[in-house]
Amino acid sequence: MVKVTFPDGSVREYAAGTTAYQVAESISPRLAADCLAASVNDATVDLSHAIEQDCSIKFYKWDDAEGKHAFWHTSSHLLAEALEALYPGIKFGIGPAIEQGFYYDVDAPVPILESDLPKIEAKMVELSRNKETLVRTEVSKAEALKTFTEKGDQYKVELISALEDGTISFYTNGAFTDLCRGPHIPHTGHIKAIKLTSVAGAYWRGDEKNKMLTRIYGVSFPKKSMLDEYLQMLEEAKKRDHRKLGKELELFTFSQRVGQGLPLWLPKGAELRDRLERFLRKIQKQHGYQQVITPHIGNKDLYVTSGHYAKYGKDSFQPIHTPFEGEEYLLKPMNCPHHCEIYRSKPRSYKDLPVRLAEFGTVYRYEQSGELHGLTRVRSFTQDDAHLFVRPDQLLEEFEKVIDIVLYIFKTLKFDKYTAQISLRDPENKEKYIGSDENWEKAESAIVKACAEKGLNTVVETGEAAFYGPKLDFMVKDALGRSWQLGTIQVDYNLPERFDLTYKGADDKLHRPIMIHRAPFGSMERFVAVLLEHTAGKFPLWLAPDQCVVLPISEKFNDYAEEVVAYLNEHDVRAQIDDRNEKIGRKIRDNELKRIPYLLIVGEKEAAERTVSVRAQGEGDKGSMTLDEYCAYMNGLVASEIEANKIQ
RNA sequence: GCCGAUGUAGCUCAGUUGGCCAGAGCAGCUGAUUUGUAAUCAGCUGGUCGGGGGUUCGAAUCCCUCCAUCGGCUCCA
Repeated sequence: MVKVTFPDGSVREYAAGTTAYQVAESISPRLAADCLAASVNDATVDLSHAIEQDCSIKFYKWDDAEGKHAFWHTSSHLLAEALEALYPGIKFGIGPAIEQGFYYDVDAPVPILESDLPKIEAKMVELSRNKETLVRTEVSKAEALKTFTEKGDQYKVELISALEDGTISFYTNGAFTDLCRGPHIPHTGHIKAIKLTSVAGAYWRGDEKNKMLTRIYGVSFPKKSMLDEYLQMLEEAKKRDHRKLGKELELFTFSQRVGQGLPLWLPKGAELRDRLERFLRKIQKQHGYQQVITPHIGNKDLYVTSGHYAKYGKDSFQPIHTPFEGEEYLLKPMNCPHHCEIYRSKPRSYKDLPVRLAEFGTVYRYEQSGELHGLTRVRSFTQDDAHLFVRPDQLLEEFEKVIDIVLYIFKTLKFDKYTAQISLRDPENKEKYIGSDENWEKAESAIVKACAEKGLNTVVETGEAAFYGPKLDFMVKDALGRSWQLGTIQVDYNLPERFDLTYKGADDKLHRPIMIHRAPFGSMERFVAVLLEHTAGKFPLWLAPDQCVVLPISEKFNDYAEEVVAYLNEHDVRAQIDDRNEKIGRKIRDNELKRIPYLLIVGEKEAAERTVSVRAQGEGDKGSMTLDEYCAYMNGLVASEIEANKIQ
């Protein structure tokens, strides 16, 4: 007999060899029917897993991440089974579960197009009706290699070659057998609703030197209604795509003639951006930052010194030639080297530090054409950049103060679902980075410590560091669930060495400052994009380009409406007039669609009483107010939006 | 850059198997209307059908090529 401990602490005894499924069944038939996978001593396993020793057990259902994962993983095997049935001779790469669904990479004898997806989907549904059991078999490496060599599946052979003997397992559903670690759900009958979403190219093993396979993406659910909900959610998300909203709200545009990835900011977009810049500039001033301005080009030697040229030169830097032979400049791809030179412009004392240099610096990077994406990935963008030059004893405190600024911005703009990612270097690939081991260790531990002291919930990613130092990145998701990096804070011991930056210490000796690179927004472009999707274009009052629009009932009241607009603008309320010859219903509709926060309707009654009839976006009529009342109301709202979360 | 799809008026989209001067709604302009909380009516303007090349008696429609956009991959200082 073996003792099995449940999450609630209770213990039951079973005969050795009892499966996880039978354990579930012993508790309730309902649980057995609903559960998809289990964990035994914290390792996720199939429900067919036989329990041989005392252990703790948990059951995973659809609502658990582990349950969904197993469900989608099995779905990818079902996809593979369908593909093999439809395309004999097809070869398989990998087919994992992902955050929202699953995919399988295949090398098909004939191209698989988007128009083929319904056919494949139908086959999957047909096969799922057979409720095929997922059968696990442990195999030796030799056996595994033999199976897939005979099948002619070179990708699987390659994968198996890298595995250790004794750890290899196969899973079979119907006529399809796959190399797979598992776990899987008990049978394919659970998969009731399937949608293959897209087909795309993907390099084998993610390396662009390798062959490009066809990746088929899909998502599946245990109930049809869940799929409908999911598709509905996708539709909603599309409505708040920043590219669509940017066009509708006239914030920015692109021109083929100007060039790809080069955004043109329209008047309203420029105003929005300017307001964000002023907001951050004010916070930075409070935190002792000094604003600087540097040119948009720099001598090539500057970037050779910084190391950027060696790292990125051939892919992205194109020299600008002057009339003089051999003289080369580059469009500025980052601001740090310029700021280093500002630091060097005079001798620094330990008493001067920290020196905090800030600039809304526009930079240019030749991103590969296929990477460009709305405002989130462009070739010219403005970083809300700053470089802090600090003494070693100031590093931690300064780093934490930068975290404060980032969190203050997120709080003010109500980004409550962000993740903080600590990006460290990959110890296996040290040649990708510059600088000494000692400095890297110091920099990495400073970030880890600062996050711990600030109580940040972080994930650690190795191999994601910048080439000159580790970073702390703040990520938020867009409307379609794609993750974007916004704020970034980086610790750098390397540029100070490369630029020979020094300060005179109290001991009268020269010391090296440490640099902190930071951009709380990341870039103005990306931040505006994410903000647009986050708010669906309904900006907080303090940011909205137009806070209100005055709507005269008819042309007879245009004069009064003009007066109101002038009065509001004088009292710090941004107002416009809609004096088109249209009915009031029409004006309300159009301005609601433009996400104007407040509409002020004025007619005979208001003109006589010197009032406005206030209508809040999405809320309808709020009754009438005098002009003074309305101004006080608006100014109060704005103050509460920005001041409420004020940091020290 | 790579794989795949797409490209018709400022915007959103129709255009049957290649066949007369290429269509609609919205926007814009003109006129009528003077309006009370999400679309007033009428008329008009506007497109070398992404660019170039080819096949054909004839191309928005078929082929090639370049450009751009979209979904991914790779990349992201």
